[in-house]
Amino acid sequence: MKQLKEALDTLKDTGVRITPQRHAVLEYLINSMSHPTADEIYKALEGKFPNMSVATVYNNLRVFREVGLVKELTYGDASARFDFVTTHHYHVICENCGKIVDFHYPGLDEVEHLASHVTGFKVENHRMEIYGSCPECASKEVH
Amino acid sequence: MKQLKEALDTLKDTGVRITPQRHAVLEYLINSMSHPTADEIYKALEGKFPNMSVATVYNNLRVFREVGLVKELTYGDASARFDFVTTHHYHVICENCGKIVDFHYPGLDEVEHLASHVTGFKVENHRMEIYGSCPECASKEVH
DNA sequence: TTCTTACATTATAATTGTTATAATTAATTT
DNA sequence: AAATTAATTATAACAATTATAATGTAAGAA
Repeated sequence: MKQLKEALDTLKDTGVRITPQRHAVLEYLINSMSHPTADEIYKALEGKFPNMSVATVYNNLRVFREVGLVKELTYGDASARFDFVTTHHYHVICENCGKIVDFHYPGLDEVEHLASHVTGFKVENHRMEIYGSCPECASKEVH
Repeated sequence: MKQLKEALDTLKDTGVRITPQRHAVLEYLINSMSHPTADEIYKALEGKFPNMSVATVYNNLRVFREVGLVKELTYGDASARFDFVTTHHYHVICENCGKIVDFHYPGLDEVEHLASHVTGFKVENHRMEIYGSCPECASKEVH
């Protein structure tokens, strides 16, 4: 609940209106510990907001991203997934069922420094994903 | 040239037919040191193969990916980019102009091990991208 | 070689995720 | 409350990719 309150404060501070739809999308993102797609959010809120447009979901996710509340994750060819930003973390992804698990790892700043040094880029950030099979899928695989 | 030859051998070994189109796509991927999109490849080979279909490009890129010759890179919302696999490396990407520079970093196996340990996943591989501004774009930015 | 079968390519249509547009509605400022 | 600004809706457009069906091509069997 604290997260939601803080997020709403962030919106207020940046002059973004807090509409019922935005509230609902944010709340869903925070509560669902998964990393939903825009369509999943849309479908999940269909009950509460029968008239809400998909465009609204996309629009608001973009707004949240611009404000820094939400990260857009784009894997493979499927649709983008959205992650409420808490602390910096990485994702471990099951190539079989698509499950995404958060994973913390401290020391990758060094990589940024080295990359900056080698390429001359002004490095801002990085992302990393680890791929494999989740325990459930791994146990089902043929050996 | 050696790379192309080896790639063709790989195709032969895996029973994939080497058609003129496949040869051309592979050659283009290897020679262009960039990371072209399917459409760029399509347009680049238009001269040589006026009748080639976009589907052929996509089909063959998929075949190459399945055989392990090519990696598909999917960033943001733009179109996928394709990278001929040589040695394992990471990408440094300019958020302004989209330029992609290769970058080597040895010690990220440890991350895989830790991830596996913490999440119980059977980890297969990982990817990492570093984002920032390339020297050219950085120098143009307002300070 | 010719026949047969399996695979590739082509052209086109369909699909999917996302964005743009215009009209309507709601919220904030004056 | 009136005026202004922003948000939502419904719909159309778009772009990247994939599926489909027809045609073409190559490799192995007869």
